[in-house]
Amino acid sequence: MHQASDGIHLDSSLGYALKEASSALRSAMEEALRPLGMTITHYSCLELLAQGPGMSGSELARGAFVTRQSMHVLLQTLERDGAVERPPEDAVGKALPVRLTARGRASLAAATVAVRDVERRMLDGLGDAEQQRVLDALHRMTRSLRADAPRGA
Amino acid sequence: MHQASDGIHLDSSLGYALKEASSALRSAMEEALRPLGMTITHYSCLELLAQGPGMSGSELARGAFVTRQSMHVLLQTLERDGAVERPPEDAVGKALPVRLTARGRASLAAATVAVRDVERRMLDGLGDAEQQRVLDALHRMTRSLRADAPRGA
DNA sequence: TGGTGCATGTCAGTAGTCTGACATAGACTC
DNA sequence: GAGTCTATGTCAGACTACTGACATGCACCA
Repeated sequence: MHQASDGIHLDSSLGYALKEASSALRSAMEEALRPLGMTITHYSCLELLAQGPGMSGSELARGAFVTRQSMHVLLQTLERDGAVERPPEDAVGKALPVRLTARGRASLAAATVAVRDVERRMLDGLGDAEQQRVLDALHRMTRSLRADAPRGA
Repeated sequence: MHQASDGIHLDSSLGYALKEASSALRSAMEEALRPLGMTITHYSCLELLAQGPGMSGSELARGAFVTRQSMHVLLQTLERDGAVERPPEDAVGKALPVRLTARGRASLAAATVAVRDVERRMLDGLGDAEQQRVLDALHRMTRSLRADAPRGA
């Protein structure tokens, strides 16, 4: 019913389009990562660690857009599975740096293959200049939204 | 620690920027709707019903980017609170059209005030032409991502 | 020296969403 | 007419992420 209602006014809303694209990206990534038994936050954490070794749990949480409590439980799982390690003697103040293990790097490498394909598909119809413009616009939007809401995550 | 690690390579990834902007929008909307005791999906459902009266639960789920199971439990709450109604005699096949009540419309009106402000803030630094370009780009990205993954939700 | 503020790590409880499964209604085919 | 496919509604269980709360460590300042 109401096939026409799929696109009336909402399709002209940038906020709705943003949520739509984000949802499509999330679905595609979940689908790509599921065969590997990995969630998006799981993957994001490994990717962040590859680019910034020694990041703390709170930093990883901010980078993956979850709370530090959520990242905490994820890190427990990753540590149990031997993908990351955080030796207590490395502690800097209260922060405890996290590092990838060989196993974690292998896990990330496998996931990267699947994820790269999703991102390639997403960018399929966009030229380089357009990608840059959209990137800039998204950054400005993010900054404006956070200006009035300085949340920790 | 590692303040520099906040922006190395990931800031040049459109996928990451998309997730970042979406996360910022979600946070801002949650913050705006919380005083009203309303979640984003809650609001989305009401907004969809205002624009397309008589939508089915499955249609609402697709429009709000959740599963029809999630929308089902939400509709139970909304119906219990008297925000929506779906008289069994209106059933078209198995689909059961949902409609806003006066109470639901009032609830939506209050939420709209808060949400409009968030969207205004988000678009603050973007010109009209740029908004249109970004909107088009997001739609193309969404379509490309779904091309290979025709999921129901 | 003590106090204030802020960030981090951690524990506990809650809430929203998801996957899996089943039954039903309509459309289409043979 | 029977069979198949698709869409919808619904129930049940599991999971992920969240909010709230507390303790610790460091920086700053009076």
